[in-house]
Amino acid sequence: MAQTDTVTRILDTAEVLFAERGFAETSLRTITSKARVNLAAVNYHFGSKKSLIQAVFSRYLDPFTTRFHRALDELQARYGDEVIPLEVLLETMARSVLEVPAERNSLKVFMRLLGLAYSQAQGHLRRYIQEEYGSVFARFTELVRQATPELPDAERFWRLHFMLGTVIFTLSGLDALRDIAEKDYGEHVTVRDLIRRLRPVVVSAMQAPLPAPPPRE
Amino acid sequence: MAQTDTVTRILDTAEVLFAERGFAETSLRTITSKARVNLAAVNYHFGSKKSLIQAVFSRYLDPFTTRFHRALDELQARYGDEVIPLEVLLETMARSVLEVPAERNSLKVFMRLLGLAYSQAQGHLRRYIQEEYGSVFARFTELVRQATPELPDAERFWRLHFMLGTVIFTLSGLDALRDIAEKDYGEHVTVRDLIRRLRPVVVSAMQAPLPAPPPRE
DNA sequence: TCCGGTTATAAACGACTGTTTCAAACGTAG
DNA sequence: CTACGTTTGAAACAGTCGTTTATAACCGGA
Repeated sequence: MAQTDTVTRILDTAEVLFAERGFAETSLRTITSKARVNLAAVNYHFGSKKSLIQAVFSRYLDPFTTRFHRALDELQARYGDEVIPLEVLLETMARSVLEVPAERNSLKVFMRLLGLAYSQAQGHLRRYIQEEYGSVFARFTELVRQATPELPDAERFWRLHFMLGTVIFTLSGLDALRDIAEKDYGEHVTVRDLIRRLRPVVVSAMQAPLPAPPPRE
Repeated sequence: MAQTDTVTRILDTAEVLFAERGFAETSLRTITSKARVNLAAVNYHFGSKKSLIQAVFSRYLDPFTTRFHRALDELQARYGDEVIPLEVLLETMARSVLEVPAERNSLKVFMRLLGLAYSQAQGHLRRYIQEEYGSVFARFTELVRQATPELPDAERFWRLHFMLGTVIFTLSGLDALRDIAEKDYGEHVTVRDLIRRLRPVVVSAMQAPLPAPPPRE
């Protein structure tokens, strides 16, 4: 079937180019010519550039949320009524992320896309992701809440986003950082390597002492 | 003098629009019409859009690096040959960042710009910032090295970038996050508030235990 | 007052953007 | 084999983009 081939060739090419240059900087002509596909094919199969962008995201996020939900199911079955420790939760999330590239392209592309989704103001994208995948995140944060009962709700909210920032920022800007690190420390860094380094940092950050109360004025 | 007025009006308008939408998504026509300035004025005064972007950055980064260098001078004078504690270094950097909006527009814009500089691939910007302001960062990292002698160099490098990610990511995406936080916890969050919350997190993260050695293969 | 260099303006340039059109090719069910 | 819905193809559309050009306005010094 030629149709499916065209569709996946567009998606395969688009995700790489989007990850490399961003959405606005990647034209449909660049995508279609690199994918050796007619220009009109994008609008025919996806309707618009916006929809193409969302389709690129779905192809990563759908497998991820499926896996993540399943992993949380197993975790809750295993722990029953007991509280799942924070380290286990974080570990599970990390593993779910790492498993995505098994069926999709590369973890690097996945992370770059997530980074773009946050940094690019692109209102429609944030809304789309929030609506489509907000429930997994809600489920995860609830489990984190049970694992860190000593944290005030607001504090936990912010710390989770701090850590989200750490991971997405680092992994999505990895290429640039890797160049520097390689030059200065002669060490070639893999993504798995970085995740190994991230683990203790994230755990310590989540368990940091509470901040001093705001100064009275 | 009408010239300077035009120049600053372009810069004032451009920095806000860039921070809101990104560089590619902000056209010169949008900038000039909002600034009530002729379209050709940008190319006349700045030469090109690229140069305008760099000029916007300089107007924030120049005051920041000046202040930061001066603050580090004072710190080294005060501590003499003694090692400056990590908390003090981080505190000093935070204060230098916070002081910038005193002479420029808003901290929010500053942070958004930094976030864009990282996330947008825009090769020329990263190169420009690295060349122009790399020395302050090098000075700071050397002081951090002395403050954390137990950390392997590579580990410290990565952790510093982790924390950079945390701060820039959080503060540059603040508007979106603030909306959620306000809705869920009814708490209006200021930037100073966030920095207060960030402090213990960053310190704990930098002092986290070393990661497990990479698995043998 | 007239000059000369700096700044402002309007208009146009060519290149590129996402999208649409419509005819040609295709693949399959009858 | 024919007819029909799906998919491709080349071309054009209507805009927008950054940049350039040529002309006009400005303004302090001679």
